[in-house]
Amino acid sequence: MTDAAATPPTDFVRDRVRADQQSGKVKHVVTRFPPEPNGYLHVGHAKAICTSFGIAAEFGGKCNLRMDDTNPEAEDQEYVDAIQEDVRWLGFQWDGLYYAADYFDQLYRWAEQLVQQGDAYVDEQDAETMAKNRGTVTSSGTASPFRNRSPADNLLLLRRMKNGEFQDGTMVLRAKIDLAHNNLNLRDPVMYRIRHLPHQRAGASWCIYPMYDWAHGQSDSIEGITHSLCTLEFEHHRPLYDWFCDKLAIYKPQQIEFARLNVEYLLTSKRKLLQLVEGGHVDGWDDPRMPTLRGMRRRGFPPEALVAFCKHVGLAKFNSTHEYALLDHYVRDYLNKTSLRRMAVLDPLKLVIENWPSGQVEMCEATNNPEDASAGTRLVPFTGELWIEREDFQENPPKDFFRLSPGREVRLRSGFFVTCTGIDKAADGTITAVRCTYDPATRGGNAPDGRKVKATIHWVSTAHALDAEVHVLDHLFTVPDPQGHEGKDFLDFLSPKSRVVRRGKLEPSLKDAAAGQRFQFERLAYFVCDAKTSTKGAPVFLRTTTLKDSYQKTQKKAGG
RNA sequence: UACCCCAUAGUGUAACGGUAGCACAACAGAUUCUGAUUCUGUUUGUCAAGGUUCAAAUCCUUGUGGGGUAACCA
Repeated sequence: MTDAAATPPTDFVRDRVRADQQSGKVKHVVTRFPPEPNGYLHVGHAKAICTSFGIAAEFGGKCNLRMDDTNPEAEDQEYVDAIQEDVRWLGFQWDGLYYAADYFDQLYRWAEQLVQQGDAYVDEQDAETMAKNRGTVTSSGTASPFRNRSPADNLLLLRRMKNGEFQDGTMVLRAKIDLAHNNLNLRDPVMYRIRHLPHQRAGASWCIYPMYDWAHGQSDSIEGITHSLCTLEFEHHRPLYDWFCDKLAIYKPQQIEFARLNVEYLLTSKRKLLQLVEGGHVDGWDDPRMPTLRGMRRRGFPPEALVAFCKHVGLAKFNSTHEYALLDHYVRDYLNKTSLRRMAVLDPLKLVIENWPSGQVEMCEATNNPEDASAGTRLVPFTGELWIEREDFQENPPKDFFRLSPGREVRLRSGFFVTCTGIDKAADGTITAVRCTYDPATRGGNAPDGRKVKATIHWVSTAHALDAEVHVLDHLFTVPDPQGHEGKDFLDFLSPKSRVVRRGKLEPSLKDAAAGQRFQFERLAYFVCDAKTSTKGAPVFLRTTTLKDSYQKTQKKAGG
């Protein structure tokens, strides 16, 4: 990961930025991240953020955060705040914080300019008629009967629109371009619509609001953006972006489009995420199974891993979908180096050590993080009755199973070697306890005679175990591409196993886990102490991602 | 059906007319007090057909396949 950070990425966008800088066309690179504050940020935004902020940083430039708040119907201050919080969490700091709404005055003056130039007109057709008259992709549109009004009439009407003399939807201001253009965006696009609605930032001063196309390029221009980076679906809007700047004769930034991020199992459609929340399929926007930045944060995803992932994913114009394994790789890579190791038993089976001195408690020293010596060690209480993982014992093991089984010796991590001497069973045949003896000479985990064991398993003293809620989280969907199936809704693929809540037996030190602290429960997975539901002394742990498990993999392949 | 964009191992992504490379995944082995990590090695690729050129993943043409576009959303 460090090498990825040290090696500047290469892609067609950076190539152009570099070329512009070298040719002298651009002196100081300025980019921007322009979210609409009508929802929470998700992984897809993470790529956009890493791209615009990353490029600005690499080229010694600046990057603004701009709220693209031109539609008061959907926007809210809550999102404005959440967006800033999420961008900061990812590790980025904007140079300027701007709002499209702050440009409304300038935008309006420019609109009057276009009207006076004869480049815009007020149209009184209703929305339905206008849509019909726009034509289709294969047929050209027909002109509005209001298209050839005089600039003077249009100007008067526009002022009256602005002054609130007309009802919502009765008229719009349109650019006068070409009703026969192949690019539908240029068939006299709407610039202003009437909405008698207060704006979360501009207050009650406006009743006409600019459309995206009429606001975005000019906002970029005002801020002196040199490279306006956006996703592929805005490609068709670039000619309009350019047209407005040209007609206004103002500075024209360069818009460059790249493919949006797609990752298996993760949805990035605001509409579908909203459906998940409103349908109660998840607990909210910050549900740890959600691909929102808040959800991922709560799940324990390190922002560094997300950034490394985005960096690796790169920029291209090809519509691709990344394997979840790649994201997982960066998450594990970071967590492996940084998270404290702890022992926790999720599916407990009792282990009784028959030759253990009754009542004795040994404090065993355990390494906190083998990848980081500065993390130090801790003491874990060892007694004659322990919890071990049910799947770490098999009465009749297959040849490739080398954990505990009758007659076999294994190491209890950081503790002692134990040898299985027998098992207790309930009437129905289920194993209720495993009996064994321990070798006192193996304290600390090594045999003085040099003998080896094939396996090391984790354990927790029954007398000291912390009983805690553990959420075993998995993909929200049963298939990697829940949205591409004919005749099926993505909700049909909701996984019933995406969250399994269980009571775990955890080593006592976990009682003091801090909210948001990340751990590796050894031999199992990475977990985070849930910042939302944990209370003092009663932590709740969420599974971020599993540890790789090559044994389980071979088992599955063998049809197990 | 019109226009725009795109096409390189399983998945992504480099190579900018001159040896097709990297990451993840997969597989095999070594190491290991986590069947983790780490290390070593292996497999697999230029959508198709023509053309230009000494030389094409790269340039041109055509075809095929994929994506996008017809909100008073962004």
